Amino acid sequence: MIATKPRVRIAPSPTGEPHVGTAYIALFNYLFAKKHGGEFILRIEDTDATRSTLEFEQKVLDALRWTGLTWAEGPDVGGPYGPYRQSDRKDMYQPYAQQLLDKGHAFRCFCTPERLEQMREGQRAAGKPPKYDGLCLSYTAEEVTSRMAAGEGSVIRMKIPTEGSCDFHDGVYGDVSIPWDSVDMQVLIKGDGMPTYHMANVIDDHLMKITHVARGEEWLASVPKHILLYRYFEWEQPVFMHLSLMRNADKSKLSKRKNPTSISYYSALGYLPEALMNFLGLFFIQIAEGEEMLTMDELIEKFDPDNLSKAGAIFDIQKLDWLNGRWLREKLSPDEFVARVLEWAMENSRLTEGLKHSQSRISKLGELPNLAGFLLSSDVGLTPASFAGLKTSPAETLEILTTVQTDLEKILEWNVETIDAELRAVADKLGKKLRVVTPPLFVAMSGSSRSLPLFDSMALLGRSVVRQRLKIAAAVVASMVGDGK
RNA sequence: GCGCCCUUCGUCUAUCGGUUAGGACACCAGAUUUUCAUUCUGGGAAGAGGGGUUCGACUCCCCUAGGGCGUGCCA
Repeated sequence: MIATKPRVRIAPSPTGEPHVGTAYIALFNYLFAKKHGGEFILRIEDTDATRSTLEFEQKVLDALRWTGLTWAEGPDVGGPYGPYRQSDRKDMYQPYAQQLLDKGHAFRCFCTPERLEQMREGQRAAGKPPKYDGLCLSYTAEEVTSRMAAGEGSVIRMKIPTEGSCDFHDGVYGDVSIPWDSVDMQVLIKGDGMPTYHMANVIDDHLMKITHVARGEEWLASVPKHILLYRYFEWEQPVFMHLSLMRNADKSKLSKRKNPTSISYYSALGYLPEALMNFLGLFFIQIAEGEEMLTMDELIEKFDPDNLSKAGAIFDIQKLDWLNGRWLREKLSPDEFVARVLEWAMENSRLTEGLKHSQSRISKLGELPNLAGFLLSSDVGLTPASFAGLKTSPAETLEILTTVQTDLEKILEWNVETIDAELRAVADKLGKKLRVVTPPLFVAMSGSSRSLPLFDSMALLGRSVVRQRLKIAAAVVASMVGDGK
């Protein structure tokens, strides 16, 4: 047990769909807090103004709520250390940056992105590690002032020791030693005045009295920068715990290109949050033999953060399916089951909206399952035969599907209008009429050429399900091209 | 390239110097079941390679190989 009550956090960044990796880290923090009677809080890390959106923030919040994890403090519920959204804290970081500047721990850098890119390119070509070359380190105070007065843009970078190494203890990895010369002079305050993750994260964790920082392994190499900041500020540093990343089947970091990674995908397909949490929790519990179906309370009880695997585990959907099936049939009463099914079908109003779109297209209600069932189906059963009736050749169909696949990723806000606009843009780009581009998409989404309005259907299905169906469709059609059919 | 890290069945893992290397998912076979699913029983399936240390290594050390992450005015 830990002497003082720990305070831990999940700090997602709203730059995309809520990721199962976020749920995985959130669950660890939640279990850690509950195990030790501590506090679990939520902070939104939206310092990337160009990629963060309110839509994604809402989705992240919704998804985390869906998991059943509850936070004591956060942008939605408030708390004594707010605001809990970093963009709302923007002004709080300036004095700390100034302090670093004053103490000589940081410096203004006027290098343009173009110069930096050139510099790194040169370093790479010379077989050297890309690293800031320290050009702006040598400016005198007068030079800095005059450059700033002249309106030159600048960022603030932190200074890094040139010798020795940063030795620290990680709660999962044990003793780690990283040489300082492999650490770059990290930008702390960006040109737009926003702090970078490294800066905001350290300041906020300190201000919010976070005692344990548990996050993905991808951050391990950044720990020296963070530790250095704690030292510069003369603050006590939290305990770091880096969790191994979940992997794709090929062992690379779980990514949406290779796997459905969105929490909303799993809820849309009808996984129970209890089962997903159970599945993720198994990575934090060492079960030699015995029951693997565990409730949240049982997960908390068996949680063992001192004995974690450092090797990344492959996200095994088959095991998730097995667990979810057991939850469905063993943990729910028949009445509860029915209630959960209804709740699931109504998620984001997809059933009611689907029915409304069906009204004008049927002569008997019994046609509804075939017509609108694809909105709920976890698998629309695409085969080469599904695409055989199209007027476009397999090669053309494939081109349409893959173009739509990549271009749809560019949409910032996901709704009927933006989908409409993007698909029209794709048609233009391919030099085809919209009515040529859409038929393959009808099939990809619904498994049939007769279905509900495409744009509405895609909006209802959601980005993650659409992405997965396009991927499956592209694979099926690619096999047709390969066969020369 | 450089830095850090990882390596037991296909997958998730147990083992913390002495085990017929155990369990679970998946797979295969059989039984139960009006069908199917469930359930039950059984089966195949693993210590990356090479050196040490030791009476004895999956377990400790070194090297090699393979893999991952990082190397951004992204988080």
